[in-house]
Amino acid sequence: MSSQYTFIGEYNFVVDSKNRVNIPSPFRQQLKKSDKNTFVLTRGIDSCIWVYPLSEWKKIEIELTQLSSLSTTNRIFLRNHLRHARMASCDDQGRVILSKQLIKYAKVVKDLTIIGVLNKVEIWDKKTLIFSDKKTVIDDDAYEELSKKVTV
Amino acid sequence: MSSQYTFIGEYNFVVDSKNRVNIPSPFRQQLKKSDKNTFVLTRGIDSCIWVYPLSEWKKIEIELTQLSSLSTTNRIFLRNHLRHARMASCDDQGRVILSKQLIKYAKVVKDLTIIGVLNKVEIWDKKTLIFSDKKTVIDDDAYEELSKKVTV
DNA sequence: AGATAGGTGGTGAATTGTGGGTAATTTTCC
DNA sequence: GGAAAATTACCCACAATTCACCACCTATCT
Repeated sequence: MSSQYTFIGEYNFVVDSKNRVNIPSPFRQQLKKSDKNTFVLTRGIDSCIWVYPLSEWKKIEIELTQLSSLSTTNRIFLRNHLRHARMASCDDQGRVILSKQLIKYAKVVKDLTIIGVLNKVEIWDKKTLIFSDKKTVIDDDAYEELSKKVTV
Repeated sequence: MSSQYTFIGEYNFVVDSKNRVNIPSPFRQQLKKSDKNTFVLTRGIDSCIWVYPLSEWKKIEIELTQLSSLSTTNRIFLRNHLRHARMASCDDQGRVILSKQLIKYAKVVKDLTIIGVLNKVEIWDKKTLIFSDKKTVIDDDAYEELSKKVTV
């Protein structure tokens, strides 16, 4: 299944005193009507914020609704996965508001780096990303493993 | 079948001296006319309160009636799920009243954490949830498997 | 220069969460 | 059955937050 979005590139923005962040204009322009000018923001796996267009998030939801709440693992998973998510509509200037929880999680101070990752967008605190870049070394074996799945 | 509700996110509220709890505004706004401003509250499987929009509850009722009463599990599940269920309409401020039984069951004191879980809402006593988070042992493999499935 | 688009800062109005009061209703108890 | 007590429903009030705009600055292109 391929996404219809092509979020690529890196942008530097700031979060203002009201926790507003601009979504890069090239990303916003890709929104469809079904996105209703809205994104869903949630915790990324690394200390960043993942941003999905609404219609893209709906795909995830469809997967999630398959999970029966009778299973304990499912319940915990759903709870943890969803509790950090939040819908956010863009204002006239194309900004969304970050919740306090997400700001705390991603250690957001002021300067951000926003990265397009195909069907989703990552919002990083600038320093955290630099630190993460330095720390993260992908070893050769992992690359080897990846090469089997992706032909770059 | 996917739900038409998208209850996501986490909110901190308090229950007042009259056992009233506010339903987070983003959740209330999703109610349809057929919900008649009403939720159905019942025991969750964990020590929390499950809150369904009326129309969503009706769907569950239909599913439940299809469960055969010949199975012991089914009978117990049905009983536990139905006997504590209760309809509650929102007042003008968007609050519902918690019954004493539910308050006792969920060990509600004052500070609550309310979590949206797609088609239902969970009301937790704040401390109970934190405790539950710490205590809960999860099957890492199963969890990992779920994550893969929904991390698009 | 002017026009346009994109990013940032600010403001007033509207919404929201919480508390309280009072009348109606239900429950309890004698 | 009827009085007393508790519970519920329906209001109003208010502070804090949020939302929908407006304004401005900057860079780019014509």
